Amino acid sequence: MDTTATILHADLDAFYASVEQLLNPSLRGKPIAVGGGVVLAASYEAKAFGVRGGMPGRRARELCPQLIFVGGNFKDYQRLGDTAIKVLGDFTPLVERISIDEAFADVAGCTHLFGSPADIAATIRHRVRTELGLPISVGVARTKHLAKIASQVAKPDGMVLVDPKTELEFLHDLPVELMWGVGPVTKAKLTERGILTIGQLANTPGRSIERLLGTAVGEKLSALAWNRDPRAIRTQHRARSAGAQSALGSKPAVESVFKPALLHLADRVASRLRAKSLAGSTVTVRVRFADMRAITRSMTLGAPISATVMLAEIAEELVRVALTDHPQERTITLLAISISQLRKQPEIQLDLPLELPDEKRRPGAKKGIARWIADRAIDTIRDRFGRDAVGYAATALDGPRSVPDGFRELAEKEL
DNA sequence: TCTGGGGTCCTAGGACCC
DNA sequence: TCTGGGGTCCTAGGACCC
Repeated sequence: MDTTATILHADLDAFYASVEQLLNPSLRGKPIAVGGGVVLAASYEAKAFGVRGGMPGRRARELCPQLIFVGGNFKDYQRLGDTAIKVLGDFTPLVERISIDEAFADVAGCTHLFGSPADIAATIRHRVRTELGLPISVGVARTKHLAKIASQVAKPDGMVLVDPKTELEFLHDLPVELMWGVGPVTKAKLTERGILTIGQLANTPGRSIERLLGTAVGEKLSALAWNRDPRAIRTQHRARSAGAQSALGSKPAVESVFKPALLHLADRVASRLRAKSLAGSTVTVRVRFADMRAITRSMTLGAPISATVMLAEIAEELVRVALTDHPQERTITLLAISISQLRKQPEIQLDLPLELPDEKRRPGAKKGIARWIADRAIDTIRDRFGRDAVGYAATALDGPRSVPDGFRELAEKEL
């Protein structure tokens, strides 16, 4: 077994909020939240009041009346996030980025050049601070899981090295929710059994944990609690699905509402697929009702698709099925489209619409070629003049958007 | 004026095949 | 008049992560 701690986990602190405080010095030292209807990020000054990401803006204001809301400078988040992660790349090519503000790196192969992993971590922190003006915390350990936990413990603006000789001592005093894979539901189940720390979890019989949480989760958490984490750094990721969703407020569950909304979502998803020469064959829709319960309906096609209108029509049919199954629901609050079973689809897309299994039911399917050509034309115009230059007339959204498009684009993973 | 948006993985039942 | 057993895919739901 590798006995040296060479895995780094670097995590920018309160990232969006820190960028805002960097760009606007008058915000420094003050409780700020990025977002509006919902808090996308909170500064440490705001976190001290209990403000958290994902929280409704109104709730945040209740907790912290002097909270300052700032609009998001999404281009700057992307730019500064990219620049910070590139600093890791100056030490090793073995960098695994897991979000806009977070990455793993394995520095085993470059210590002869740059010093110990702890030295490298210190240099990274110093460079990000001086060159970008942003705080970043780094965990250094023998495994990814431990490095990730270490960076959380190091926050804000710190560095923690987990000595391979004392890993379990470090791990076992920490609360279970610091483990990767323990969210609110699992934490509640563990708490009910009196299991609050990772050490207590480790010392509970595996069979008992698996009964409580299911086989897969139980096995995974037991392994993590004993620090058996075999995951390697993965520099390449291939997306398995692509999707888009939109919270609607409260809207009647009728076609005149869901049809234009689905066209808009299909447009977002399909144009992203085409930009990467991808197509997918399983279409899933999600419908959320007034009480926040959500249902999904999906369909697997005989051939992958990437045409906007094709995707929109299939999604409409699935939403109709979903609503027919729940006739008592009169109000919908969210619609989502996701497409999976993605495949590379270079130039042969012209053939695809003709192969659709439901062609018989829909004699107009031959329009597929015309649609595909129209999609490509729209993609081209957007490439030159921007996303809003041209689109489907029916997709114009009424009312304010809950989240700016800039944030949507940030959240999109590379396909 | 309740509760964003983009993803991954797991489970369980049923269909279908050999 | 009894009803195997393994494998794979599809569908729906749910937990979790950033």
